[in-house]
Amino acid sequence: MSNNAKFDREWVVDKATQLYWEKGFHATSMRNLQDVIDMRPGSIYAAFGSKEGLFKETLVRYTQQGIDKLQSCRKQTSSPLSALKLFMRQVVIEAQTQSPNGMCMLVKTVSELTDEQPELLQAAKDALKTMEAEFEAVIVEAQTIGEVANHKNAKALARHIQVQITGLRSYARTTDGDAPLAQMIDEVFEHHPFV
Amino acid sequence: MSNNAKFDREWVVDKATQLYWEKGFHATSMRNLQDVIDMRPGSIYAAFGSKEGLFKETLVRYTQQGIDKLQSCRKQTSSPLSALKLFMRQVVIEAQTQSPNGMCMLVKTVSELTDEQPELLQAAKDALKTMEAEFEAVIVEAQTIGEVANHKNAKALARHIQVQITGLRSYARTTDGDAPLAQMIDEVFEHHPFV
DNA sequence: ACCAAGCATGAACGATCGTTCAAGAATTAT
DNA sequence: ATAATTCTTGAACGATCGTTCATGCTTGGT
Repeated sequence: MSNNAKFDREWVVDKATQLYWEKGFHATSMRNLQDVIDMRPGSIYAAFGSKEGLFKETLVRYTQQGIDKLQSCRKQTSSPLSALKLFMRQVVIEAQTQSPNGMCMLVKTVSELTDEQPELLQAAKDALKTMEAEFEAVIVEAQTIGEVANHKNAKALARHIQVQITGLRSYARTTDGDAPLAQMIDEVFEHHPFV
Repeated sequence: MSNNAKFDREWVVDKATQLYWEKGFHATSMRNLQDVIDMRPGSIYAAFGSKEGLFKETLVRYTQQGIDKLQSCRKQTSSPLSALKLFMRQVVIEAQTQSPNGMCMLVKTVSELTDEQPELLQAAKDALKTMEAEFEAVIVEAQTIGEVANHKNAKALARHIQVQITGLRSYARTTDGDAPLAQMIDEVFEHHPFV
């Protein structure tokens, strides 16, 4: 491990993700990034092209980690709905203290950016659609084992989950731990449209 | 109306609100603001102290306008729940096309800022609590006229409304008009915990 | 051992950032 | 009419922004 080995792209993107996630696109400066990923400007631009290029790569990585996390939840239980609830607990409750920012990085990005960064904005929107499709797949699974009625619209339920997660994560961030998050998550599954 | 009349503070804060709301705190530069509010730096700093000072004043104004909007909805119908639904339609659906940004400015602010702007962050959180209290007051009204059962927890219902609005506004922004927002709003009121 | 190719370096660039302040114009008080 | 006060102006400041590129080091092939 010499002083000048080729940089570890995964590690770098990971660190960049954490910083971008915490501070957002605009408030994160290239000098901030240089510090946390321990690279000089020339190397960063050779590898990622621009501040936007690096950000885009963090969005991809963040999304893949989200998918992995959901799959990990899915493998911990035979109940697809329990997996969904476990996932919600992780991103809504645990993420408040263990993540760079309690909010979903994709939602934060869609919230922050305007048409001045059209590619990044679209990339974040697409990634959110991807996550919603993952939810839908889990819900379809729940239908095949009879955990959710077959006549329910899986797409609509996935959309519902997406809205609830987004709403709850934002709410958690505004209330500094005062909200009964676990109970609020339970209520999502106790009532229509799931039962 | 001479060239040098004292500036119209309300008009100025209004314009600043629109710009901050659209672009966020960090992406809005003082020069952007100078252009839209037609004031020179010296005047702005004499009147508002700093970029943060002006932003804080826009938060206050934005919140008051939100309260006014809810009261306006309340006066258009004898049903408190219908008023709430009308308010939701306005901020979730109409705001997508008619506002500087479909998201709630307060949520956007809480999402964007970190502890580097503690006062602004807290101000936005406080304003969201204020809005939630307004929702609660409407729900209590609904209980007094028997539109909502008395044994329901008005605070919990207000919290629920807050989460739904936040989730739906974010979702609307990510989907570019593809989501059945009106139907999703209806569902909030058709199912538990309101019925 | 040497060369060629690939990679990292960091000083420097022009642009823009938030902010200040000396100076002048407009208004109010006398 | 004049003085005192209030408000506006915009050039300028140091700091920082995203980005570039000439230079030198490291690595793999022979």
